[in-house]
Amino acid sequence: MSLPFSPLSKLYRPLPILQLYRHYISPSRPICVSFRPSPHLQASMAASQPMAVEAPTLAHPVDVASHAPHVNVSASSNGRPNSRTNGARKRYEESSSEDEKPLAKKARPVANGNGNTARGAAASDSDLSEDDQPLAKKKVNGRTSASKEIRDYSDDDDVSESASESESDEPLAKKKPAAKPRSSNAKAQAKKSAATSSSEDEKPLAKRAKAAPKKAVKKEYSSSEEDEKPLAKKAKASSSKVKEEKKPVVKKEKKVKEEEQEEQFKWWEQAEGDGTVKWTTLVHNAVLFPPPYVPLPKDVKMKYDGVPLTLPPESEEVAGFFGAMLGTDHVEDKVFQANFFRDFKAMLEQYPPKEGIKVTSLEKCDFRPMYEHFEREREKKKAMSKEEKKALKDAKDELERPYLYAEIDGRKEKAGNFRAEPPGLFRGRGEHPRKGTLKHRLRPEDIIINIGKDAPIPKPNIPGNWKGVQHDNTVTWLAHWKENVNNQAKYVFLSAGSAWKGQSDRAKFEKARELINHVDQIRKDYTVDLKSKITAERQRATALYFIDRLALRAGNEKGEDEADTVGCCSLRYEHVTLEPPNKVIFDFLGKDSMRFHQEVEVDAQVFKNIKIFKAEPKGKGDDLFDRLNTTGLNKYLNDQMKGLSAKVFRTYNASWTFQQQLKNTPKNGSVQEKIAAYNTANREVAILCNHQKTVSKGFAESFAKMADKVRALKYQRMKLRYQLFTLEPKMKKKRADLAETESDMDEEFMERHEEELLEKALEAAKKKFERDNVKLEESQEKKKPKSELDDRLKEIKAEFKALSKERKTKSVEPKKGATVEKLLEQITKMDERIAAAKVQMSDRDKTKDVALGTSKINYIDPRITVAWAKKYDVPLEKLFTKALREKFPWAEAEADEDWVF
DNA sequence: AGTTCGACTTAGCAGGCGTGCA
DNA sequence: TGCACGCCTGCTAAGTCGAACT
Repeated sequence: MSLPFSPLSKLYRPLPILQLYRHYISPSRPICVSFRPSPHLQASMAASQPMAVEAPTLAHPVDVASHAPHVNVSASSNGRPNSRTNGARKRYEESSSEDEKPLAKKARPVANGNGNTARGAAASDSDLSEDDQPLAKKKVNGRTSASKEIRDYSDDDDVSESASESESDEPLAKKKPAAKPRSSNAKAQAKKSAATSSSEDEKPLAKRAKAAPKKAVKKEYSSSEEDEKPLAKKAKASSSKVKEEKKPVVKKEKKVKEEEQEEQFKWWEQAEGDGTVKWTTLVHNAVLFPPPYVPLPKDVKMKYDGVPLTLPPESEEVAGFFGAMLGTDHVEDKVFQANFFRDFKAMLEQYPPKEGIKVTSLEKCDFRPMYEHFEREREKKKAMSKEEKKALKDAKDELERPYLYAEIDGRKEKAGNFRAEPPGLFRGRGEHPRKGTLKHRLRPEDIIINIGKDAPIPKPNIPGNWKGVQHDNTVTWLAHWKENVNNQAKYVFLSAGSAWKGQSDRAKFEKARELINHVDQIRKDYTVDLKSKITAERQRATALYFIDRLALRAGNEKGEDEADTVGCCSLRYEHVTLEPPNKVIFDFLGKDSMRFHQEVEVDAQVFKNIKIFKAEPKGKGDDLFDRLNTTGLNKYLNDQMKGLSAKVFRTYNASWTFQQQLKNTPKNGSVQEKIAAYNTANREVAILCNHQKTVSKGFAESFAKMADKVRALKYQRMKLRYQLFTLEPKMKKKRADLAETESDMDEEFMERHEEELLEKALEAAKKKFERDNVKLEESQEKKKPKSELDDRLKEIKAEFKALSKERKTKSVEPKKGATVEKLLEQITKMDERIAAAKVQMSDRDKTKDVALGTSKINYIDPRITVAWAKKYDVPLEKLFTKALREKFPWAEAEADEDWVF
């Protein structure tokens, strides 16, 4: 939408980032009806956009094989298991080249239709007999031909034909038909029909009533039995037992402290249950609904074709959602616009403007009056006095208080996301086909709550009745609903610090630690399987190699109605490129549409395999691992080790890498230096897991500022050198190293710098003069005459003139008392400052697009941090935020300084 | 066996807030 | 003392994975 003259085009003027419109603007305003969207709103979605795949820009080759997390994590930063392309990353955003590059996915069905016969016929068996030959026309005709298409590798390394052989080489049964229209069609259809069957709402509990209670009852029995012989199982978990025995000493002191603060439930000291029954009593207030929509003041109206529209609250609210987003990228996004406008029009259909104007073009919509209103409101809010702000916050706290905690088996536990999600426009990430779609306002009738049988059923804070009330004690959620945009389930759970979350978190890390004992065998196995004659095995081994070495995610299949992102099993032909002799270039969009772009050197066999998996007749849009899916992979892993799945490798490798990296901590360093080492280790892990963040807006500027600071230091150093040489010309030869000019000290910078210094000096002198006079006045003395200041300013200017002269003559009059020794010392100090500033700079640069938090929260066993903190005597609060400490109390209790992952 | 569902973990974004610096 | 800036937190989207359903 680029109509330079349309009202909407005004939106595109750069606008300050705005705070998202919140729905709490004024709780005291009158209540207004909440709307219920018409069913047809949910209907058809705009066709998904084709997507362009950026051409890979490669950087930083990495030898994965030798730096894989488990192989060695060397002390040097080169030892990172992998490294990322600098700058090139970023979530994939709509690209203008879109049209030229058809959506891979989309292309598939077409390729499918055509490709079937063509490929099948073209690829004769004799085509393939070499190692580098492809698997024969795999998955060509989908199911029917599948078993016939299978080819085995007839000897260790080489692929050759033996079509008749191998029952065992069945492809994954289903094997998406050829270039696959994907199962998602069916899925989408099913979803659609489900959505249209409105009766769903009316008989909400039918299913649940059947399933849940039964489960619950069963579980309840087993739980009571469990209680009687609680330790039977425990005994098996010997390791944890040993730990428990050791502990009491350490704990006693701690206990006192903790109990003072608040009686905390120390679940990690309790016997473990069997994990199926989660609670016996459960009391809570479910969700807090946001206040109803408050119509805008009468004079705030969006315009259509220049005419102000008087909208009913229902449609005004939707207009406001868009209006509040002016200035963001979303507003300029075509898909976002289309989805929004479709839903907005539908809303207008039902709640038309008073003026009777038919809204047919988004370009004619001008939401700026709304935007400006929100801006004003925001300013007002900001300008409120402390008391007003506090009053507002108190009111909010009061409102939320009943929802903050749940009571579980008599214990108080903090609830997590108890606020019902307010309505708004769906902000899907990357190229999500539904971004911009209206997310409806939730009513009690949308929400199912899960609560104890004897617990009072909470009353919603807005009129209405819960969609359902169930008592399933095998699950941990308090409330749940389906959102309308993607028809996905949303849950209210307890907070991260709760026993439930803590227990499963700990179990996760224990599982990852268990992998330590199996990983050697697993690696051996997959290394052998890389040469397997059975394609499926070879693919599985290769995939596992990537999951293990590159920390790729499993990569489930995705539907057409989601952003096109992939993980290991769903990698497609175009996502990996081979560069002989042994380099593989990955370039794809992973979770959250974050780009994964790496060049890695792989084992020769892996390289060979990829070549085979990519061979004709495969092409763009085809699965790289056509005989593999996550279910199969995880089944295999589970056979290797109970409870093992692909994601465990990420946890294991992250924690393991972290622990290895921490060995670089300087034993005698300052706390700061130690923390720096800690953060470096953290960063390595974040890079391993490809955790990214957008570079902050002001980064370029602030980085340039830093660079200037470094240069200013160099400038000072230069002056010191000149003094030195003026004082003792012999030094020029003696210390030839000091005769060299500082790097990036060009004339232009120096001039600018000197001017800035002058400016500052003048300013400072003026201020000082004023201050002095104020003081004099206070003490009732005579003020200094203005002429004194003028003299001073002249003096300063003269001094600064000398600067440029000094620069040109490269000679500086030594300061009073200067000696060669003193100057040399000063220069050394300056060198240190420069070096430190440079380190800081490169650090900032390296970290600008790496998100450290995610790995800390989810992947790094917190006990590693606790142990490290104890060992190196670093206060834990410097490593963990309050929230993290609340999340990991068990780690603090459990890990002493000798603890190892 | 394939597909969908359910429950739970993992993820980046954006706004608020505290802090360090000029 | 004000203000930029970076960190923290809340929010909710987007994954994983096993079980249930068809």
